[in-house]
Formats: sequence, C-alpha cells, structure tokens
Amino acid sequence: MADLIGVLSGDSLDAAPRLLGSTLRVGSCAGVIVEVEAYRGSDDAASHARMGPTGRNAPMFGPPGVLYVYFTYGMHWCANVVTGPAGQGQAVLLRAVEPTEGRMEMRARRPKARRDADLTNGPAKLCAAFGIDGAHNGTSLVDGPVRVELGLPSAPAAIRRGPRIGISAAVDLPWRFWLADNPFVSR
DNA sequence: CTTTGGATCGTCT
DNA sequence: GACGATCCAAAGG
Repeated sequence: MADLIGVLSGDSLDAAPRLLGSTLRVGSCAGVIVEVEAYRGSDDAASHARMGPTGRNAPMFGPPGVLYVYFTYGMHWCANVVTGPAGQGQAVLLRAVEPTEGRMEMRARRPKARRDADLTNGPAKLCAAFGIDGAHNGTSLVDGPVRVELGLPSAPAAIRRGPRIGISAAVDLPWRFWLADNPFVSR
C-alpha cells in the first residue's frame, strides 16, 4: 500500500524511516521531514505509552494517521504521528523538518531563531514554527489542520540511525532516524 | 566551540 | 512531590 494510512498502519520502526522525505503541512507552511524517532508501547521503557493508556497518551492507542501532541517542560509542544495497529500505543516523534514554504511566517513565530536552520531543527522548535499546539491533538493527518503528505521512500543509503535523544531509559536502542548530511537535522 | 543551569507546569505515582 | 521525547542564554576555553 502506498498511501499514508497504509504506511502508518505498520510498526513505528518501519514507519519512522519511511516518513523521512514526506511533507508536513499546516496552513501556508510546509517542510520536508528530515529527522524522526520511533516510540513503541509496553515494550519501550522510554515511551509515553509504556504504562498503558492514560489521559495524556490516549491518542497513541487510537487508530494510526492521527496526530499526538504533548506538552513538556512546562513550555514546549511536541508532535507525533500515531502508527501501528490501533491499541498498540506506537508513534513517531517528528524531530526536525526542512522548511520549504512559509518561512516568513515561521520566523514570526520563532523570533529567536538566528539562522534558517534554527527554525525547525528540534521537536519543540518545529511545533512553534508551524503553530502546532494542544488544540491539534488527536486530529487527522489526512484531512485535518495538520497534514502529512507521503513522499517517495528515501534511499536506504541516505538514511542514518542512532540512539534517541533526550530520554533516560532505553538509551541504547537505535530508534532515531535522519537523512544523512541534511543541515536541518537537530544535531 | 562546549558546558551548565534556569525556565515553567501538566501528568502520573 | 518529582520529573520530563526541550530550548536558550550565559559563562568558560
């Protein structure tokens, strides 16, 4: 299956690298996804879903193709693409995007960004730049306000993988994926 | 360039 | 009551 839901219905570990090169679109802003992290359910000690469904992670246990937005550190929003069969609690965190449309708007929302590369090279940065917040939690990525337009699969040789960032458990699992040499990746 | 610490509050134990 | 799937400014080399 070559449609978005088809791709997202699979395991987050398969969907994550597949999403590299796809487009994130919100209003007049758009960008190419260049860095993601896969999170799974009860078998992933670093996942919000590790303890089963709660008030916050509820969208992760719903159907794939939905946006899961969470608030952290008292001030930041982060966005995930829900994947896997419904009930699994799997998702892919969007960590970095390469802006392609609406840079002026992004700059207005992120006045602290000095270089263009600082606009969207982090999970909370890209949410701020695109104006994604809790109001978008649980919305459809197919026909909702925040959309993912599936791109062609990236060449395996262009994909890098390594440990996830910012977590304190399961730190050895290489479940972070990014496009090699892309200047918009977070690190 | 790298390292360090502050900001700030919803969520779950 | 503790702690984040983070970011940024300031200080030190």
